Amino acid sequence: MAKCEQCIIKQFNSLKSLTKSELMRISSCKTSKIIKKGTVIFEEGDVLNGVYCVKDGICKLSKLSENGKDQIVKMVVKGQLLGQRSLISDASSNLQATALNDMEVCFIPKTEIIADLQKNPKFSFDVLKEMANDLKEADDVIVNMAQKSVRQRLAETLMYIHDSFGVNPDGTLSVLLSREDYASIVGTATESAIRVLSQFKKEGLISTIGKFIKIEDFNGLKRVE
Amino acid sequence: MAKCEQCIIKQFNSLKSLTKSELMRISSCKTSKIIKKGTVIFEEGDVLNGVYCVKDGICKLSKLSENGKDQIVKMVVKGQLLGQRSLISDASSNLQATALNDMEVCFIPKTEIIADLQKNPKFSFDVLKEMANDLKEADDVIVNMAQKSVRQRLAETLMYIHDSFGVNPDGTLSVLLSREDYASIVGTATESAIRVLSQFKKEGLISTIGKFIKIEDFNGLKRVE
DNA sequence: AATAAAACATGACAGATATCATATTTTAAA
DNA sequence: TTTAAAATATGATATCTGTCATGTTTTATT
Repeated sequence: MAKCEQCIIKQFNSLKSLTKSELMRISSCKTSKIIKKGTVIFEEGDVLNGVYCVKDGICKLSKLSENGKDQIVKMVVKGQLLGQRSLISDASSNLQATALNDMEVCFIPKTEIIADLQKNPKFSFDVLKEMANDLKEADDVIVNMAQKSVRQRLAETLMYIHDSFGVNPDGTLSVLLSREDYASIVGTATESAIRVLSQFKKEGLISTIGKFIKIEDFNGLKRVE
Repeated sequence: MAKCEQCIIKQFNSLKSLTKSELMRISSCKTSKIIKKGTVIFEEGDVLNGVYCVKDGICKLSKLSENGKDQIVKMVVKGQLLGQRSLISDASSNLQATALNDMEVCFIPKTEIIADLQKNPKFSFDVLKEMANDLKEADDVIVNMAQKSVRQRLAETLMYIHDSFGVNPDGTLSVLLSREDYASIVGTATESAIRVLSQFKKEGLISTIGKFIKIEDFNGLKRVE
């Protein structure tokens, strides 16, 4: 089994601030898991007793609205930690995590890492930084949701995915989402998301290769109103 | 000048986790300020070199959208800290803070408190907790913005203000906001906010005493669709 | 390969909300 | 007090978006 100390993934998240001995201890009690596309990793209300370090794949964090629709709040990709809040609070999760493609994750029990959060100030400061950044991003999402049209939000979502999660060799977005997922990110009806994406295609802003989306006119997307 | 060690306000925020000596040091370099209603405390892009401990009053944290409208992201009241993120990151503020009524605050320079964040794990864990909670609240706001009607959002805003910030002796909401502010919280046009509030009044869900709003039918507001 | 199921697509229509216009009322300033 | 400015209010209208209906295409399963 791979060792945390040598794992490249840890460079991308706050685990990098742990000392070698801390990493070794964690390594010895972590569990590697393969999670199949579509699997619910944890649900709203679940009490998490640890964090997941995402080695590969991507998942969505969503919350069920009272109207029965799912709202995607954030996406977590390779390199990031999933379920950070469980380290800080004993409260149950307010979000559901679902794998968007096949994932490889390491689960680190809370009991093993919580002490490091208390003792290693570099580590806790790092977690603090990530959380502050999440909060900043959440503020932006709030403003977008409140002030922009579905068309604008969808355009921005495409650009966000492009910039944050990268593209395949052929230029298509590496993250493959259903129209329903797009609707669920943007906070609109699935039909509306489909309509807008069709429109973008007609306007030459995007193209599709199979199920993949390729941004053809980045500046055009920026100018969408 | 009042001393931090004896200040009751600190009980309500993470400063309570500082030791007596830490508090005494901070106390000696803090600055008390009176901020008049309407004053912009800091703007988007400003680099904050400290945090404000709110001793009295309330302010709004807002962000300017590209369409020129302000979106209120959060409100900060007596007891809370303002500008926490400046302690964690050197980046400029992504939000603007504006006093909604006359405020009394203490400004604590970053230089004085940053060391405590690194050395006192209880304190940093406490800041972490507050930030985790802010993040959770932000998630809820995102879902509400994305999935609920203006009517529902406004009803929830009224209940939120009632529950979080309390009422005056006559039962009216203690926080006095303009219709424009309500619109800016809910993310709608000022006219729409006015219309919905008028409607709530007609329906007997709320009443007004002068400029103050009183919730008359809490369950009715809950049931708003 | 045949079939069922899921995902995608598009039209028609209704309802919600923004915008613009115009009063009215309240607050602030001279 | 008078006047100007800001906040509140309401109507008319256009636009955006959701919902329902229906059809097509793609994917999965037997």
